[in-house]
Amino acid sequence: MFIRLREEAEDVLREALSSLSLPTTDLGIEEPPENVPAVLASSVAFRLAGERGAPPPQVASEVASEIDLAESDYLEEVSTQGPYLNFMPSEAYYADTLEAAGERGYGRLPAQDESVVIEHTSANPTGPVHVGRARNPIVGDAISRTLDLAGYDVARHYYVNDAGRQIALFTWAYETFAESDLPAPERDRADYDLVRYYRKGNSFLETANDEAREEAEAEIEALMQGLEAGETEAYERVSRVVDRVLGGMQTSLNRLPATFEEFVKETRFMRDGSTEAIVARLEDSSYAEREEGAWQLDLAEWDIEKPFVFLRSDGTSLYTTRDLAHHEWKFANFDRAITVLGEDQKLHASQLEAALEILSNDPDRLTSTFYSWVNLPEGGMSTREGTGVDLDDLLDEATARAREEVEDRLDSRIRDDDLDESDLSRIARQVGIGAVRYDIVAKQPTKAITFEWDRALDFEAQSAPYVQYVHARACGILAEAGRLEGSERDPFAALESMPGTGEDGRAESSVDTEAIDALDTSEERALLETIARFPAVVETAAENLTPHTIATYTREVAEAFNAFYRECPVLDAPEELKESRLALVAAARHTVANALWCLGVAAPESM
RNA sequence: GGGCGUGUGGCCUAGCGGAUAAGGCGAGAGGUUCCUAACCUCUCGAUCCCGGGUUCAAAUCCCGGCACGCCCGCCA
Repeated sequence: MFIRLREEAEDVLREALSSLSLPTTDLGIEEPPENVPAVLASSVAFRLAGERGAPPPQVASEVASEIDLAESDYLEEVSTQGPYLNFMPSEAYYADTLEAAGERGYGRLPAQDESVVIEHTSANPTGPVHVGRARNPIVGDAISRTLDLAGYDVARHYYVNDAGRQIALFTWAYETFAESDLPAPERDRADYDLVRYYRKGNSFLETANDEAREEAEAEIEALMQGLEAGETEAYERVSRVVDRVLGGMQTSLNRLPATFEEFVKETRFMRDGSTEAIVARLEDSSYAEREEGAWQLDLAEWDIEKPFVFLRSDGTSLYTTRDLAHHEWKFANFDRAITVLGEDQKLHASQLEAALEILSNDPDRLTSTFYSWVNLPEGGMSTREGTGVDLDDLLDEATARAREEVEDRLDSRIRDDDLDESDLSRIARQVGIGAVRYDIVAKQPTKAITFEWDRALDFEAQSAPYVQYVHARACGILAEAGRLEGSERDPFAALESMPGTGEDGRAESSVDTEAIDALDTSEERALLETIARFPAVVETAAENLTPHTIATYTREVAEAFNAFYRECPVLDAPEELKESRLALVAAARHTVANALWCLGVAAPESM
């Protein structure tokens, strides 16, 4: 609704300015501050004051009186407040918002007819996923969902490093060391089991004498040569380690949940010959040069000082070389590619982009988006060194603390809905994991996060449970009125449905969306205005790849709902008003549920 | 040393050219015979890192500092 309202405001303003022979290049459309009783405003008058030779407030009223709202459906009135033009919406705006948000799939934008592959996480399969890495799946999954809701055809890929030096080292260590030399695994799972060999291998190479180290290096080197040559035996040796560790890591990621359409292995681009072909094409390019036996690209034209080595002097390819083949493959199969990367990858990403351009690809089809680290107060996290908090531990702790909260609240609970054991587990999981995800996705990815248990697991205030609670309250009211729809009727079939939201199917609500007139309190209007903005919020978040703005929005809806909840009784209202308010509650519920869905946070029907 | 990013009340965070800088945590005071108090209301608290500049208008843009993070490998 808001998107169309904004378009109408732009149209009428542009026409008014044209008829006054004023420039229409910058309309100055903006959202006014809270205390201004308008949904949209313009500050054009400031810019035109010089040209008109009149003070801004006077220009504003001249423009305002030139504006014609006769053709406009959603604009009711234009007024001025000093230099500002303020736009008020019509009854139709509120009525159509109530109707649109009455749909379970409210917020979904028209299909874009554009396929997008989003690569995220892609952590090296060397050991359990730790919290330092957790920002990648959480942000990546939220971006995927947001793009899906915004109408794109989304595929999520995890790019598996099964060809690098670290992996060869890992495989060698796994084949070399005996279990009896290792500490007990932290969990009975493949990633926790095997990471011990990885750590052992690394520490061995750091401390071994020259002779032993050279011997080990030779074995690792031989394995890498085997992979480069596409030998099946080398591939199978590596796969034995990689597949098992990756399987364990997936178990962690699935808890978030972060799932993928495809796990794309690096070796695929060695075995099919495409990496070799890339090397040949790059060698032919005018940017290529040979330096001590290795091949590199001079990227000075792209303001990149460091030459980009794409072939080692021993003839093996590098990660980035294979990634070039990988990206050409993405371009062949999708319209656009998005990659979510840690900030340490920035240089690599710009080199990749330049090299893709040298290979005659359109670099605009690739967008890389970066996030900063999640660090511990005492420093960074590392799989190799075994420092850091495992994602599993964080999720376990989050769920346990959430469970305590639910149990503590059981006694003082007013609502008589008899939560049983399975409800307790469900709520603990939804709230605990939701809180972790929300805490991470709500922040601008450019800002570094210092991980602190108490802050990450605060269930009050600006947190997932605050928003989830609003959803549960709305569901409580709807259930009481017999209007709770079945959640399994998931409109978002493209990506998997949220865990734990499936309840028994109930009849679709039949709310009276025409009784908008009954909703005349400021709280009801403010809630509708907030709900109306949701599609615009999705659009902007998808365009800019900024899911944190959706988190900010969920808080705004939640606050507006709580104000409404406080001032406007629903079930005890007179019949006609009750119907209208039930429609509003359903609209708010869909908005909150779908916004949370974008973030990958569960929307509980009770808690 | 060079490059990229970040600096907002004691702490965390939103805002990133326009109307008195918006919330949370914290501290203090209230609110439940009434749809879930994981809630709400009120009070306290900010030279938006520092110094210049551009603009009618700067937390927001530009330049110069300072602090912190990340990168600068024939690693990924």
